[in-house]
Amino acid sequence: MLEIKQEDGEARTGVLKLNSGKVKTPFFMPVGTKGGVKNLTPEQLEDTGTECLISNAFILSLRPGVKSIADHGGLHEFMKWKKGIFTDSGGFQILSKDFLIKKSEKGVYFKNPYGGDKSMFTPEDSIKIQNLIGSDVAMCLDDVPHYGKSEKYMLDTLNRTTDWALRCKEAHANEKQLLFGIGQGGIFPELRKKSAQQLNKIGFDGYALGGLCIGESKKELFNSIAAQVKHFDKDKPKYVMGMGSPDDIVEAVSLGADCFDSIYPTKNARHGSLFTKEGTLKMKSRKYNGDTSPIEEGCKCYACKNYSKGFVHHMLIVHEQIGKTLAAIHNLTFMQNFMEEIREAIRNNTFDEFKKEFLANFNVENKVNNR
RNA sequence: GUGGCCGUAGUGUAACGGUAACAUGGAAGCCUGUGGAGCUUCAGUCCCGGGUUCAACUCCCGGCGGUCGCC
Repeated sequence: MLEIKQEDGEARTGVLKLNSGKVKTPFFMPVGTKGGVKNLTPEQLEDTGTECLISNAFILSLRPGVKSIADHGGLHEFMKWKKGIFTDSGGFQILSKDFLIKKSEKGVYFKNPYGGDKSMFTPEDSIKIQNLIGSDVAMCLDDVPHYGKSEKYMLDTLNRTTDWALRCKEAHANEKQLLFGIGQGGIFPELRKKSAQQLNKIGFDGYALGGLCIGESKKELFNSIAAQVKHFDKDKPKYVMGMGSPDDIVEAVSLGADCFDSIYPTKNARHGSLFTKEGTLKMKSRKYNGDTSPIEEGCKCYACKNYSKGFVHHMLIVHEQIGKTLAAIHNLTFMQNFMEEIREAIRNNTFDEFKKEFLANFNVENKVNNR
């Protein structure tokens, strides 16, 4: 459960108590869909300052299978991660053409991309799987709409998400595990509000804002968050799913969000985009060939303490594994350090200044959805 | 020595009597509840010399280089 220790405007900092330990909020979770955060060992991940990660129960249930994980004593033991674990429900895979065949009130009819066989996946299935593999936080199965659809379509997915959320709550049977509901509503403020009110009535341990960061403009994104956050129970954690760009996170925290997850830092790392206070460095660029300075001066991560830009550049160019590993270590350390600075600014009641200074320095000129 | 085939971006390959394309490599950018190097954009090419033709990377001759076979 969430213990709020300090507030600064809408932003707040505190501690989220999970079965496997405490997590300081606001926090960022790296994504380990298949049980591992790409290119990192659990020790390396812990060294980045990560206190919680998110895996995907649905995908793990396809391979290696729930029994395999249960036989190991649960997901924590299986992947050798002692700290917090959220599990995603499979809802996001509705957006993927590789999985979805069709949706109905009952659930999702999907194709298993590993074998090609087809089956039905219900809210009850998702909760049962998450209960069995024993993550700290289970997510409800939600009906994630594509960006750009009509308000009518958004309303339908919202109602179905609420219906499924109720079924998830009824199916949930693991006392050690928290259950979060997921709000939808697309970019329509009234729908965001409606969704929040419906979920609130059911009652969850935490609330997520779903269906965001999938193509909408920044204005639409933050309007949607603002419209929904305030209608969830204030004492419960608020989780913006899929958000991982530092400039987005600092905005969302100022609107009251406590929790984030995204592939953004790790995927950018693999592709050579490394985070610094001044913005993103394209580490594969030829200009870093021969550069003996670290990725970011003053950074305490393993990559910056031991290696030069020139080395990381070269490792990425020649596709050596260590290049991706060092890049991921740096980006995740940057993220966790950034989250700590956010928490500290809230504790000091200087969050607004922190946000302004951060956004002024972090170069976002080249980003597509900047407006 | 001789006969066949072949010489097109850095590399590997297309097409065509009307000034050229694909892959890869190169350069820049993108990535938000992860499809393990994905997507977008850009740069870059007709072995040399003659001839035929309005027009030759394309057809003909010679040279040079490669490759396979034969002596």
